[in-house]
Amino acid sequence: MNGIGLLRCICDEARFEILTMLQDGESSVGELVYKTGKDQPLVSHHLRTLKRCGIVRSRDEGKRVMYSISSPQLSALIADITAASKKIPVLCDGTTCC
Amino acid sequence: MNGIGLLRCICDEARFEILTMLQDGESSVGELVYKTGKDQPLVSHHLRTLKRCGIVRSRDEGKRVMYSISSPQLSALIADITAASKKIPVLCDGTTCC
DNA sequence: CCATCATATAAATATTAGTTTATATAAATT
DNA sequence: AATTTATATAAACTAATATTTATATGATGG
Repeated sequence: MNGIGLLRCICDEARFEILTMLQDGESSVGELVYKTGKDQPLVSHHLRTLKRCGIVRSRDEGKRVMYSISSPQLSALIADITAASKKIPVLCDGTTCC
Repeated sequence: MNGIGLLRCICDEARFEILTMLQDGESSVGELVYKTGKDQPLVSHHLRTLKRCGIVRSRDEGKRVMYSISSPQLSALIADITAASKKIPVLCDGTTCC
C-alpha cells in the first residue's frame, strides 16, 4: 500500500472517528454504532473498507464481531496525525476548506 | 485544525504528490507542473487549497511563486505516513479500494 | 507600452465516494 | 424450530470534490 492509499482510507470523518475509538482497544460493531451515533450499516460499511485496506482486523466472538487496529505502527501513526494537526495554525475554517 | 481536516487536505492524490515533491525543498508552480505532468490550473488550485489549510506557504520571487511546506512537523508527518504505509500488508488493490 | 511568461481564478463538467434504505445472513436463546 | 440479536451486503440516492476549459492578473523584458 502506498501513502495515498493509506491516507484516503483514514481521512474520512466517520472512519477517523471509528479509528480514534479503536485506539482505546478493540470494540464490537454495536459499541461503535452506539458511540458514534451513526447507522449500523454505515459503520459496518466503513469497517469493511478499513479491513480491506488492512488497517483494522476482526475477530468473531459469538454473534459479535470485534474490531481492532491491525498494528501498533498504525496506532502510533493515528496518534501522530492527531497530535500534528493540533500544532498547525488554522488558516481555514472547517466548512469551506478541503 | 483537527485531525480529519489535515488528512482530508493531504489525502488527495495530486496534493500528496505535490507535497512529496516539496519534501525535497521549495519549488515554483511551473516546476511542479512539469514534474507532475498535471495541468497548471489544477496544480495552482491544489496549492491554493494546501495554503488555505496552512500546509504550505508561498513566497514571491519575481514573476514566480515559490511554495514550500510550512513547518518541519508537517514534513515529518508526511514522511511518517509514507513510511508507515509501506509496512502495511496490502489487502486491497489500489483500484477498487478507498 | 506591448508582448510574453508565470500564476491565479471562475465556471462548467465529470467523477468519486458517502449515506440511506431495504434486506440478508448467522449465531444464540427460548 | 422460531424468534431475537448482531452484523453484513447490495442497490439507490445524494453530495462532495477533482478536473477541465477558458480567461484574467501581474510581473518582466523588448
